[in-house]
Amino acid sequence: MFSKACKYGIKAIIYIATQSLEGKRVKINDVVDNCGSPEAFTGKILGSLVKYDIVHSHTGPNGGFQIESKKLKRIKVSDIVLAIDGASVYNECSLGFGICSNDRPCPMHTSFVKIKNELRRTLETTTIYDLAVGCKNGLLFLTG
Amino acid sequence: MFSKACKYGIKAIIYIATQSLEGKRVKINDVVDNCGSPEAFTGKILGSLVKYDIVHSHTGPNGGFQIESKKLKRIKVSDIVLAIDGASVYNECSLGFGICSNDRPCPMHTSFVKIKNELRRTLETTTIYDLAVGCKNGLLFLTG
DNA sequence: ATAGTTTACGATAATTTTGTCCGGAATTAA
DNA sequence: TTAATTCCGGACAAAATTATCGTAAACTAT
Repeated sequence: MFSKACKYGIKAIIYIATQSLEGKRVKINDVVDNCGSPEAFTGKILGSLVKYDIVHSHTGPNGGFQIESKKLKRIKVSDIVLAIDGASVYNECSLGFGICSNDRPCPMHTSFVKIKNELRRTLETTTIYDLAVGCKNGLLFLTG
Repeated sequence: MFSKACKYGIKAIIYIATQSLEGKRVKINDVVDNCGSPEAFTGKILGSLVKYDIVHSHTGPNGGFQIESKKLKRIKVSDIVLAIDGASVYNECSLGFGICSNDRPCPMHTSFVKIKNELRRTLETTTIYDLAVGCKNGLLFLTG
């Protein structure tokens, strides 16, 4: 479904968000300790999410990653997926054809339109804020 | 969603099925010509689908691949996916955690249970026969 | 038997994805 | 200014996936 890079990215952002709720910046090693992800690789991924303006970074002592509190409710899971994996989850034909549409459907097209729309709707309506609050309340877990 | 290997496998089986409807065996080069897939790789994949008893193969002149007509309505897309990609599409946590359940859900768990169930239902109820007939009738397309 | 056809299979190669390492740049604080 | 901290970015390495090739094995028909 998602690449590993994307999964690491989502987890990292959710963890950073839980800390941003309390106004705290977090360092990369703190992030990966709490998500079970490889440090250097996660750093790269966060780097690209910084460029996509999803998260802020600061170098130096007391530096780290942080998400503006106003943004927490605006960032959707779909934003992260789009930044890392692109739109392929939604757009790409499930059998890999370049041309596949209602007019010229591949054998699986009709079935997958439905599933992909549901997936898109889910990703586009789930905010980082929702997930972070869930984690803080102990209802959702970032490790396993 | 699916690996390339799995996509090639599904396409190949559908094409073989369209020919099996008419009692014809098909050779590997015929398969890939009609699916746009790489020959040697597709051959490997079909080899493993033979072991999973999804398709039959015959060496020698007039050999090739064929699916028993009674089986056409019994083989589901899920059988092919299971044989090649395994159950990960349904089972695996979307964020990659080993432990992720209703009791201890990852942040995305609840959303994805729904989507994965829908996906499973779709794959388990779509038969190769349905897709092959659709292709024969010119309603569904195996290239693009 | 023999020649021709076709899949099976192991070795190998190319590509993509995942992951590491390290020096440099930015920042802070003393 | 200096030293410590932290992210950044490029080179590199490992692993997984995708893909090719050549030979062997199975089969058919003559």
